[in-house]
Amino acid sequence: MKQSQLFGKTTKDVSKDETSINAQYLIRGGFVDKSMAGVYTYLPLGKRVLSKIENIIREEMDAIGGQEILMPALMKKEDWQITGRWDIDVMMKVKTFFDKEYGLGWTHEEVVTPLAKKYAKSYKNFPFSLYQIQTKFRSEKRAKSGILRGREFSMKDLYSFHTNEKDLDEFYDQSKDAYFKVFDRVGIKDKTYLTFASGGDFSKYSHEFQTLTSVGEDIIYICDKCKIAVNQEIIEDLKGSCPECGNKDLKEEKAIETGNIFKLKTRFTEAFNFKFLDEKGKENVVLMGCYGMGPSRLMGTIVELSNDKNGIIWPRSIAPYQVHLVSIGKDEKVITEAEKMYESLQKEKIEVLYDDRNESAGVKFKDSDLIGIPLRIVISNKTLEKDSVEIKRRNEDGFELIKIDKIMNFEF
RNA sequence: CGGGGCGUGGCGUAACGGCUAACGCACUUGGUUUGGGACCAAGGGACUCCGGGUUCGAAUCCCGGCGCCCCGACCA
Repeated sequence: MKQSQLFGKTTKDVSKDETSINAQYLIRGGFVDKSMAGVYTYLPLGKRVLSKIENIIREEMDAIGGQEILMPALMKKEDWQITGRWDIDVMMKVKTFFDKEYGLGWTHEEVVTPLAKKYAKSYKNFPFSLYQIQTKFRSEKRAKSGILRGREFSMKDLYSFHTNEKDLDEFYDQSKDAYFKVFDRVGIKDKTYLTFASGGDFSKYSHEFQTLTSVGEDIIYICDKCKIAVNQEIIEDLKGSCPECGNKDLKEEKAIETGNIFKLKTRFTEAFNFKFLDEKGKENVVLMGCYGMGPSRLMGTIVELSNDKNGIIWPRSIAPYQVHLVSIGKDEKVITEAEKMYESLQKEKIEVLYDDRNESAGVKFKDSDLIGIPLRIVISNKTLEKDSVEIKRRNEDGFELIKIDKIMNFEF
């Protein structure tokens, strides 16, 4: 992509109201545009990052047998009434001209349960799991911290269906591993803890995935021995000790919830009377689990964790482009070499953003740091004197010169 | 939803109740520049959030609404 053609632009100034790092850098870098409080447009750069995160999640959900579907965002009022969740404050409701009401999905048990019931009648159909990556709507009383807590946001929600508890437990554990694989691949595994949290109406505990960050909204207590944590909301119930080893020497930290898994058991299957026939032809209630993770919140969290005073430092796996090719000056020789390299990189299927703009070196470097692509290649008169280009990694200080005719041998 | 702060070109800000609402960035045109947010010149762009009120006169004061940010509460 040529940067001169890229929709969206970087900016030096952003409202002083926006105090969170992710809001500052994502807006300044031209990744997102705020439409209203808690509602954002993802511009081309931001959309690329979001899609990459979604694809990583997709791969890991597929790997544990999840099958991707896409459910509606507009949902039947009657189904919400069946589960008693129609009048809940986070629900956004829409009304037609003729006063017919619908709910906007803030979770999808009310769609997925009747759906699963329609297609799975026999024990032979179980277990199975369905997921989607979709926009969720929540009437947050207070949207905050850029894309970390919005009223409309991207969410992966997976639902699993089982004939017995052992099977549910096994899948539940697999999902934990899958979640950590995602956190590993997007570069925040070291800061993410499996966290015991309240189970709501459904079970004793649920598990959250809490990622340490100062903008976090949760307080968690970490057990360094077990590498797990406890959410503040249940620390009293546990008398301040680790639920695994009983250790009382827990470390208090601020964190943000980047995932949540839940054994719903029969909470929704009972409401929708979802039963299966077992080997003996006897009816049993289906057991269910749900597993959520927000790609847009992950994106914001990663920015919060991976930046410096000049801008974002994207991990390779989710960077909008792998290489930022920057030409300095408008000497014909420089332009020609830069164009040539742009074409070669594209031919090699290396994702490259080419800053072909007629801007000063300073502007280009500042923008490059702000956008945060992992690898920068600079071509200028200075480098061409040595038949070279300069290569610099965003997360390192130094740079190296590489001969132009060797560049395609470089490990990108 | 409670508390606090704030609404002025796209963005950041300025303007005592009183001239044609000013400046910087961004944008357009021409020229000079090009290794860390360059320079010169000439331009375009505003019902000062909305509605009402006070006043000879309101961006400025008062009332109401809406919006935005922060803190708190809430958050399967």
